[in-house]
Formats: sequence, structure tokens, C-alpha cells
Amino acid sequence: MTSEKPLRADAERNRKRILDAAAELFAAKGLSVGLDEIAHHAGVGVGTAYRRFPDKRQLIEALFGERLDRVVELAERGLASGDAWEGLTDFLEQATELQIENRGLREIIIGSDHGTTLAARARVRLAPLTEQLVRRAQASGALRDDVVATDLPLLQFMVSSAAELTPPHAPELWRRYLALAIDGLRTPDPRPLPQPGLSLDELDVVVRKARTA
Amino acid sequence: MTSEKPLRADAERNRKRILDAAAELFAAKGLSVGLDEIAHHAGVGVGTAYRRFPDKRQLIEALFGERLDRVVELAERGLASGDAWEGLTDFLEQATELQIENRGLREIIIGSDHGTTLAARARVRLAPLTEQLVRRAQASGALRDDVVATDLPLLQFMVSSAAELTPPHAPELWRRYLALAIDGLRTPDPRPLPQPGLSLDELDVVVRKARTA
DNA sequence: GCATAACTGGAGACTATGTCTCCGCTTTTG
DNA sequence: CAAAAGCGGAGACATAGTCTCCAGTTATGC
Repeated sequence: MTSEKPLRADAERNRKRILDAAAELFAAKGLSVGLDEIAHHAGVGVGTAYRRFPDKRQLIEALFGERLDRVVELAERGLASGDAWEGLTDFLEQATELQIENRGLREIIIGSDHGTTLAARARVRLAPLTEQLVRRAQASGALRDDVVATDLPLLQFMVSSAAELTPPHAPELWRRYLALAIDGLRTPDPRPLPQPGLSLDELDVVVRKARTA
Repeated sequence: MTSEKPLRADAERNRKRILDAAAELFAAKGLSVGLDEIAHHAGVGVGTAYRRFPDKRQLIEALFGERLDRVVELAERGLASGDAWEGLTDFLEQATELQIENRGLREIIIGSDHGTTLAARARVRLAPLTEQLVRRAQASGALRDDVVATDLPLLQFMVSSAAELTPPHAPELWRRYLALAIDGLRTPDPRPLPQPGLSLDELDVVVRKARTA
């Protein structure tokens, strides 16, 4: 569909440079970096950047599709794990790690208008997998019964929020709080949770509106 | 020290209106609301607002001192509780609730340049109390031993982050996640946490830099 | 080589948002 | 009722991101 005329050699080279710079800056600073900054970091003029990516969304979608696939893949790998509980916690830990390494990814996963459809599609693929992860861990007896699948992304969000203000000399501090939360999930004789978990639709609303405010 | 000439009656009346409007808007929208917006909401001109509060910080400090006192007071009440565990969890829950009800308060407690000294002073008063709360709960056997006092504000921060994107029809959802975290604190035979907790000084750095970035 | 189509760079226009000043007019006060 | 105090809000200023324009440069096909 996208009728692509072949670019001139130098133009193609610049396109790649812009994509590289954008990947780096989005990961480090989030999606709010301007195309101007990206262009400068890529060593090209602003005009060049805007000519190639007239819409920032195109740039974002070009970059983050693969990253989101990896999250889905992590869930699949968790389901393939021999141990149901480990499958769940490994997924939680690794998916959280991805979001923390890449601030742009985190901002895509939680709302922030940009790349919305991309994230929405990933969520659709992810939902049945996490549902399955939770059910399996509950069946194995390791996971408390009153947890639901939509709790997972919210836990990830909480932990990655804390990670965002982590001091440079303790970049792994978030693992402490994820571990604490995971211990909360494992509680053997929990008192029932005071509020019901969200439905998938409700989660969608939550996740869409984040940061935008 | 602040040599206060008595204001004219109408001026004093407007001062109060501005304070009321600011309290309302800061609670609802956070500290980023402009003086212009506050002035308009108070039904006075922008000039009036700036004449009375040439520095936004003065306005903020005038408003949030009392709120911060209440947090300290909550810790004291927790310490006074007969049950060490309940004292701790009640404090956690109620202090978190205060932050969630009042977005401005939350932004003051975590860095964001404004009102820094105010929050720093509150932290100094709060530190020995939370230290005590934790120690007491550990002595009673209810709280796992590898938790430290600086974990409390970080847990609160995580939960209130989640609360910030809570959907309007489930405003109490955060209680679910606080309960989960609290169950993590109670874990009877925890596997040791993967990262050491922060010292008070480290917490200070963390808490100061938030949101500013 | 050379003509030309493709591409480049970055100044600056434009928008949006918040901070803060100035000053002609109004209200309070003694 | 005159003077002092206060008022309102237009608009100057600063910052920051988005995006356009076009004179000048470079790749490419003949």
C-alpha cells in the first residue's frame, strides 16, 4: 500500500540516522523529545527530519512495533515455562524491565496519545496471554485467587513509576519494590482485597488516559 | 519578622478568595496551575493575584504547611496505636489517601522544586516517626525484617502514581494495590529482597528530583 | 561532464502556555 | 471628599515545540 519511491542514496542514509537517533532519544527521554532535537542529534537539519517524517506518529510507529512484539513474546515464554508461578513472575519482571529501560516504550504502553493504535493492538494480543498466566498460577495454588489479569499492567505501572525517580547509583532499586509486590501476590491466606479489579475495558480507559492529563 | 501592614478590608477579602481558589485548584490539578488561572477562578484580576503573591512559592507555602503537619500527625497517631501492625498500615493508608485527595500535596512531597524546604522540613520530622513505626511492627513480628523506613514513602509514591490514572468510576481502586503491597510487607517467610533499601540521604535525593525531569 | 531532479540545512514563522508588569480607573478610609 | 490603597486585565516577555520555505548542494542518468 505505502507506495514507496526508492530514495536517493544520501536520503536513505539520513533516514536511518534519524531513526537511530530517535530510538536512542525516545528510550532515554521519552516521547516528548522534539523532532528538532532528534534531527540535531542525528546530525541532519530539521527540515530533513520533517521531510522524512512529517508526522511524529509515523516515526514512533516505525520504531516501537518490534519492542511491543517483544512484550507479547515475553508473555508467551512465561506461559511456556514449566512452573506456573515462575512463568508469571518472570513475565512481570522482564516486561517491567523493558519498560524501564525504554522510557518511550513505557509512554506508549500507557496512553499518551502517540502510537495509541499500536499499543492498543499489542494489548489485544497480550490480554488472553496474561489472563492465561494468571489462571495457570492460580490453579497451581501459588497465586492468590482474588488477583485478576488487569492487575499485572497496573503493578508494572506502579513499579516503573518508582523506577522513574530512582537515583543513578541504584538503578535496580525497582526490583526491590517489584519483589515486594510479588510477595503480596503470593500471600498464602490473604485478607480479601478491598476493591474489585478492573475489567479489560476499564483497563483500556485507564491506560489510555495516562500522562495525557 | 514579616512586617505586615494591615491590608485594606477589600484587599484582605480578596487575599482569602485567592487562597481558597488556589487550595481548590492545587488539590485538583496540581501545582502547575498558573496564577492567572487561580486569579480568574477566584474572581479577581491577575494583577491582584500577583500583587498579593509575587512569588508562587509564598502562596504554596501558605497553603501546604498545615497539610504536611497532618501527615506528621498521622504518623504520631500510628505510633500511639495499640497494635503495632495496625499503626503502620493505618498510617500508610491514611497518608496515601491524603496525597491522593490532594494532588498538590503529592507534588510537594515528591520534589518538584516548589515548596521544597517545606517538604524537607516535614521529612525531617517524619523520619524518626516512620523509623519507629517500622521498628515497632518488626518487633511485634508482623512486619518482615528486611523492610526499612524509606520504603514507606516509595510505596506511597507507587500507589499514588497508580491512583493518578484511576478511572473516575473507581476512585478507590488504589486501595486494592495498597492492600496488595501491604500483604507483601506481611509475608511470613519472604525470600530476601533483591536490592537494599535506601538510606535517608538517598531518599532525599530521590524525592527531590521527581517530576522535575 | 553536465543538466536536472532530488535533497539538504536551518532561519524563522507560528502556536501555546505560563510569568509578570504597568497604569488608568475604582474603592476605602480618615 | 481627597488621598492612599487597591483593582483589573491588556499585553510584554520568555520558553518551547511544530513545521515551512527556499537558496544552495549533491546524486544520478544520459
